[in-house]
Amino acid sequence: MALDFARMEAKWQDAWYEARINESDPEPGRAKFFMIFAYPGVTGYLHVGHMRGYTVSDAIVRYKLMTGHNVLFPVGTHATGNGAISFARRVERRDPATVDLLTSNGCSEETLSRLTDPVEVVRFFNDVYLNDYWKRFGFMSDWRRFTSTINPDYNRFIEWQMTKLKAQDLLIQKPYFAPACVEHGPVAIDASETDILKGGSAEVLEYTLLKFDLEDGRKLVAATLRPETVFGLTNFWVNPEVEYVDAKVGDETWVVSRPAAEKLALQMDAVEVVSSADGAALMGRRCRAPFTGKMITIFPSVLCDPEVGTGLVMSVPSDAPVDWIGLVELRVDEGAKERYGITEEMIDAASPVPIIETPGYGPLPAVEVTERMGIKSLDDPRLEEATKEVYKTGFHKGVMNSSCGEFAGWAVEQAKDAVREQMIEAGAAAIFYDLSEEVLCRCGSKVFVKKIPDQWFIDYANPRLKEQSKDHARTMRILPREYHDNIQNVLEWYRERACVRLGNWLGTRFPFDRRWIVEAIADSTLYPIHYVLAKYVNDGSVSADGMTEEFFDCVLLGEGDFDSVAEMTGIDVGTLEAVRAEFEYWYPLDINLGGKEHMTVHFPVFLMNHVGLLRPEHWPRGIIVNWYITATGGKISKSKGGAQPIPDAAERFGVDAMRLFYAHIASLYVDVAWEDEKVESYRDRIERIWSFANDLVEMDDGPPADIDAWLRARMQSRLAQAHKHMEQFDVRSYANDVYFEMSHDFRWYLRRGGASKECVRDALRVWTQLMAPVTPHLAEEIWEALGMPRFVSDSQLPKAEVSDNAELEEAKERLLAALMTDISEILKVTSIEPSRMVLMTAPKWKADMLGSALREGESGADVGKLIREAMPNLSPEARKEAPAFAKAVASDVNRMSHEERRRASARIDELEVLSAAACFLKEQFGCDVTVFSADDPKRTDPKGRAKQARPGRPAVYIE
RNA sequence: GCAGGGGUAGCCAAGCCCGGUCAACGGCGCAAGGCUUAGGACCUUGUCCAGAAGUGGUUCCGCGGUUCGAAUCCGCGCCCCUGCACCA
Repeated sequence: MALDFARMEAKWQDAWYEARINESDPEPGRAKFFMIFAYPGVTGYLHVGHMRGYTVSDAIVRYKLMTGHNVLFPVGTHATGNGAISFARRVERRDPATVDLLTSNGCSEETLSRLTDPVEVVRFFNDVYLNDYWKRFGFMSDWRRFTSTINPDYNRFIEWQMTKLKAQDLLIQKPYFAPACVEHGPVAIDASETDILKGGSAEVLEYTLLKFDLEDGRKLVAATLRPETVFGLTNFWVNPEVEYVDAKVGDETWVVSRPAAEKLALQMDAVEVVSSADGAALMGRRCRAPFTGKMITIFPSVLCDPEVGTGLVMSVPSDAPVDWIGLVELRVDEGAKERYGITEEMIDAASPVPIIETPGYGPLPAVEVTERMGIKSLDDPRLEEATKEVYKTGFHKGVMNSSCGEFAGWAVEQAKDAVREQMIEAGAAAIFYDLSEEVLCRCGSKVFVKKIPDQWFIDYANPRLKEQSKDHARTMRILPREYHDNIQNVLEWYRERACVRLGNWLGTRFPFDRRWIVEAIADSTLYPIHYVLAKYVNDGSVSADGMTEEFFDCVLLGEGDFDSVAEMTGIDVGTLEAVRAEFEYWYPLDINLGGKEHMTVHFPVFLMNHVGLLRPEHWPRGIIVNWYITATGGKISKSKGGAQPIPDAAERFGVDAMRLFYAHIASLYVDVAWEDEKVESYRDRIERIWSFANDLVEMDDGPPADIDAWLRARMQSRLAQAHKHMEQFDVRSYANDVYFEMSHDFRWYLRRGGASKECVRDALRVWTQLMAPVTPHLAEEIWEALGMPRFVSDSQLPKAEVSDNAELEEAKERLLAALMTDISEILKVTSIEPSRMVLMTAPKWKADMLGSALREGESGADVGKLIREAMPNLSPEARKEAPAFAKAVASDVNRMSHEERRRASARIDELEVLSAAACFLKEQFGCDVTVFSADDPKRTDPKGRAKQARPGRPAVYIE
C-alpha cells in the first residue's frame, strides 16, 4: 500500500486546523509552554535549509502538547530593513534573475506588477511563508497570532519599547562613523550586497592620522594602522606624480591627497581645501615626526595611492617590508635620486631602527623576511604576504624594545592604543576611518565613511544591565551547552549599539526624532510579547490607535488602573484585563530557537532588552541555537542560487521525510549538507514503517506468549527514554530511538513468536504517539488505521511505568540476544555446520557469588570473603573452581559502572529462560538444542565446557 | 579584529561536559543468507586485523602527561571551520 504523501499531508492539515487544535488560549492552572523560532526576514523565498530549525521547534512543541502542556507557538515575519525594498526595485527594473525566480515559483504577471511596491512584497511573502512553508509542514502554530514588523500595531509596540529604553537611560547619543552614500545616506556593507553594487567584503579600517611638521608650518598627514611604530620612523613617502592639496582643518593646514581631503570633510568639522600642493616640490625636504620629534627626510614613492588613507605614508623599514624594499630600490634608482635631489647621506640616515622584539626574528624583521623570501622589488607580489607575516607576529607577540621610551617592554598590542591616545591628546594625531576596498552604492556612486554626529545607541555597555543579563543567562536553559558558557563572553563584550538609522528603510519611525527608522536588530528583541497582543489586534478588539504608552504600561508592566487606561485608549476594560491576563499567563517565553548567526547579535539583545525593560519573572527561560543545512558545495545562498524551493522539495520527498531528515540526520549543533539521496532514504524509512504498521494492524490474533510481557516492558522503557530525550530537547536521539530502534523491538517480538493482537495494538499505539512530534502526518495515518478517534496529535503520551518486573523481562531477552551473539561468533570462527548444541547455564553457587559481590556495592568486593562465604555449601568439584571464579567476579564487579551493576543484579532463572527459548534457538540455528544447568550430572559435555558457564553467559557446546 | 567550534572506522555522524556499559549508537554504502518465478523491495547477519570456540591484537589528527584505566581530562603542535562588525 503506497503512500500518497501530498494527499495525506493535506488531509491531516485541513483536519487539524479545522478542529483548531493548533490554537491556544490561556487556561489558568494548566502548565503552559511558549516557544518561538526567530522570525525570518522578508527578503525573498526561503530554502530547504531554513526549515530545519522551524521543524525542530514544531517537534518540540508537538511533544509538549502531547504531555499536557498548553502550548503557544506563534509565527511572524521580520520585514524591517531594506530586503523588501531592494526586492521591489529588482522587480521594478525587471531584473531577469528576480523575474525568473518569481515566475518559476508560479507567480502571475499580475502579481509581478504589484511587487514593485515594497509593502506588497512583504504582503506577498507573508503569504508564501505562512501557506507554502509553515502550514505546508503542518506546524502546530496558532495562525491567529501572525504578525509582521511593518504592521501599525507592531510600530506602536516598538515606539513603546524605545520610549521605555529612554526612560531607563538606556538610550544614548554620540557620534558614529558609518559607511554612507553621499546621495542615499547610510548603506550596509555585507557579503550579500543588498545595499550596494560592489565591495561586499570591504571592512571599515580605523587609521591613526599622524601629523608631521614641515618647516613652513604645514603638516604632512600620514595614515597608519600601526601608530606604535612611530619610534622606528626613518623617512616619509610622498608620491611625486600625485596632486596633493593644502586643506584647512581647524586652525591647521594639512597636506593630503585630494580624495583624502574629501573623505576627511565627511568625518571632521571645517575641512576646507585651500590650494593645490605639488608632491614633487616636497622631495628631499625634511619634516618633524610627531611624538619623538625626530627630523626625517621626504622620499619619492609611486606606491602612495591617493585613494588609500591620506595618500601619504610614513616609513618604518624595520617592520614594514614595503618601506624597506622602497629604500633598497631608491638607493639604486639614480634617475630618481638626481631628479629629486636625494643624496646617499640622506638614504644612509634612513637606515632601519630596531623597535620591536619579535619572537622568531632578529631586530629587523622586515629586512629579514624580504631577504629570506628573496624579494628585491616593489613589484614583487609576495610583498603582501611578507607584510602580513611580519605584522601578524609583530603585533600579537612582539614587545616594544628599549628605544621606545616609556613604552619599552610593553606588548605591541597594548602599546598601540596607549601611543595613539597620547598622541591624540597631544594634538599630534587624529582618527580617520576608511574602507579597505572600493564600495559602490546601488546608485553607482562611491560609498565613504561618514560621521553621524548625533547617532542614537542602545547602551548595552550599561554595567547594571550587563551584570543582570549575565546572571540571568546562567540560570537559563541554553543549548548547546557551549553557547550557554560562551554567551557570558558575548554579553561581556557587548558595547553600545546603533539602534536607529537614516535612509529609506521599512520599519518603525524613531519616536524622539521621526527622521530616523528603528534599526532591524533593535526592533526584534521583545517581539515574543507581540504575538500575545497580535491575537487581539487581528480579531479587531484592539486597534493600533489604542496602543498608547499607557496601554502597554498597563498590560505589560501592570501600571495604571484599567478604568483610566480604558478611557484614554478607547479599549474596553474587559479587553484590557484579558490582554494583561494573557500576557501574564504566557510569559515568560520558554524557548527562543534561532540559527547560529544570532549568537552574537539577536540572542544577546533579546535577552538584554527583556532584562532591561520587564520584571524578572518575565525574563526568558531558554535559547536553542541551530546550525545550518548547507548545500554540498557550501552555504545555501539565496543570491547564489542552488536553493531548492520548499514546496518543490515537499512535493518530491514528502513533508514527513523532510521532517525526519531534519530531526535525525545529525545533532542540531553541526552543519549538515543537504543531499537528495539522504532525504530519499528517510522517505523509504517512512514508507517501510507505514507498511510495517499496516501489517501489524492487520495481523491475525494468536495466543498469548511469554514474549508479550517483554514487548510491554520494552515499550515502557522506550517511553521512558523518549521522555528523557525530549525533556532535554535532544530531538536527534529521540528520533533515533523511535524510527530505528523501535521497529527492531516489534520485529524481535514477532520473531520470538509473539502473536497477541492486543499486545501489538497497545504497543503500536504508543509507537504511533511517539512518532507524532516528528512525522505527524504518518502518525495520524497509522492512528486512523488503528481505529483510534480524533487525532494522535492532541492525544496524551502516557508516562512511562518501568516496574521491576519489566526489568526482568528485558533482562531475559538480553540474555538470549547475548547468547545468540556468542553462538554466531563461534559458528563464524569454526565454520561448523551445527547439528547439535548444548547450552549449560551457570550453577546456582556462581549466581549467588555474583549476587553477594554486587551487594558489596561501590565499596568493592573482596575475593577472600566471597570464597569463605561460598565454601561450606559447595560440592567437591565446585570447590576446585571457586577461587578462580571468585577472583574473576570480584574484578569484574569492581570495574562495573552503575548501569552495569543494575543490569547484572536482575536475577533471572536462566535455565528456565533458555529451556523456554530452546525451540526458538533450534529454529534460528537449524539444529537440535538442549539446555542443562552446568552442574547437572545428566548434561552432555564431551569437551568440558561446562565450567565456562557464568551468570549471564551460559557455556556452549556445539558439534 | 572580537567571540567561538571542530578533526571518530569507506562516507555521513553519535559519544567527549559527568574517564570504565566503547571495536565505539544510528544511517548510507558494501557482503552473505532468507523471502521471491526473477529483479527490486523487505527481513536477518556481517562489515579494523587475526582466529577451527565465544578470544586476542591494534584504533578515535600527532606528541607528551594524569590515572589501576582515556575517544573522553591536562599540556604542546599540526590542520580545518563558523558567527559577528547598523544584511537579518
